[in-house]
Amino acid sequence: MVEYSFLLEEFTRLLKKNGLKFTRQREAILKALYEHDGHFSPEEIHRFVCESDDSFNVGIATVYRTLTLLEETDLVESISFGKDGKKYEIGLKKHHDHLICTRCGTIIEFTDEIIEARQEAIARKYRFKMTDHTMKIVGLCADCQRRH
Amino acid sequence: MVEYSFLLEEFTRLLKKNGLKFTRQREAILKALYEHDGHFSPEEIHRFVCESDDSFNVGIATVYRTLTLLEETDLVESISFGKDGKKYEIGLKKHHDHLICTRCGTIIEFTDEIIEARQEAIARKYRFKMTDHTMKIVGLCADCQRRH
DNA sequence: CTTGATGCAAAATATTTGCATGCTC
DNA sequence: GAGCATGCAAATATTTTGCATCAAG
Repeated sequence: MVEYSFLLEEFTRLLKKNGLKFTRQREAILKALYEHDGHFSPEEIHRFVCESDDSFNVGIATVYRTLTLLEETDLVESISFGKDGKKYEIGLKKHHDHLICTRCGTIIEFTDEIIEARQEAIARKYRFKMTDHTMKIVGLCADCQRRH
Repeated sequence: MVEYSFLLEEFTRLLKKNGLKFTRQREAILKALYEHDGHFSPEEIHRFVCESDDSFNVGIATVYRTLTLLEETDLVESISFGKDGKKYEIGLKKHHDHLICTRCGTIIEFTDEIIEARQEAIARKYRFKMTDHTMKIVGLCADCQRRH
């Protein structure tokens, strides 16, 4: 995982490049995602930010706007599955895919070199300029199989 | 692609098995998905059904309920990407993954044996009982790269 | 007939937008 | 100071639910 300082630098660089402003709110949202390991809804992220500092009120609209912004710049990625809506996580991790348990919702991250290579080959075949790729394997995790 | 009659048979079998009823609405929704090749929002599917027969009014709530039902039985699958919400398509196709263009929204389906095999190996490794898996490669399609 | 299914409308959620005001740069 | 960003509340959009009624089995 990258250092927070690097992430922050990258963020300010991107903002500057696009004539956008660096604000306390934007930083807080990025930081909340950095500090919490996992996948969260806009609502949850909003709560993180508000809880981290009672005197600091961030509007939910700002969270949505900022997540959209962060996703566009790939600093943050989203995943969605089943009934649950979109969930966000910090990008710039080593690329990884997800195993998702349909019963308990556990998400396990993994990477596989062979799959990565095949994905690139497929994008080439269809003349796609690949900007991202995701893979989800859904099923029952070991625990839930046992408990069942 | 499977025959519609097979799909229908499978559907009635599953309904019976679970003590559920076969209704005109449920059939119409399944049929709409069979007849339209692609990925559609609940709203779009609702429109398909209503347009197919003016005198036949199906509530949007029924569409949501039926899609949930169909997805649970794997007769229908969903995919979601970017700003757009969940989109549904007929399941029971040969399994396939998706290439999605971020500019024009085009979705191309593909399959890759190597990836399929790796997915199974990974599920085994983490002791997951895999029930489904999906892969999305997102980027710019050939046309949009040119137009850009 | 019994029980699940439907349509409708209302409720609950989720997301976006307009606008006056506040903050970066 | 100029102009983007914010919070708020209102407007939309999306999805779920309660309930009287309908219809499949």
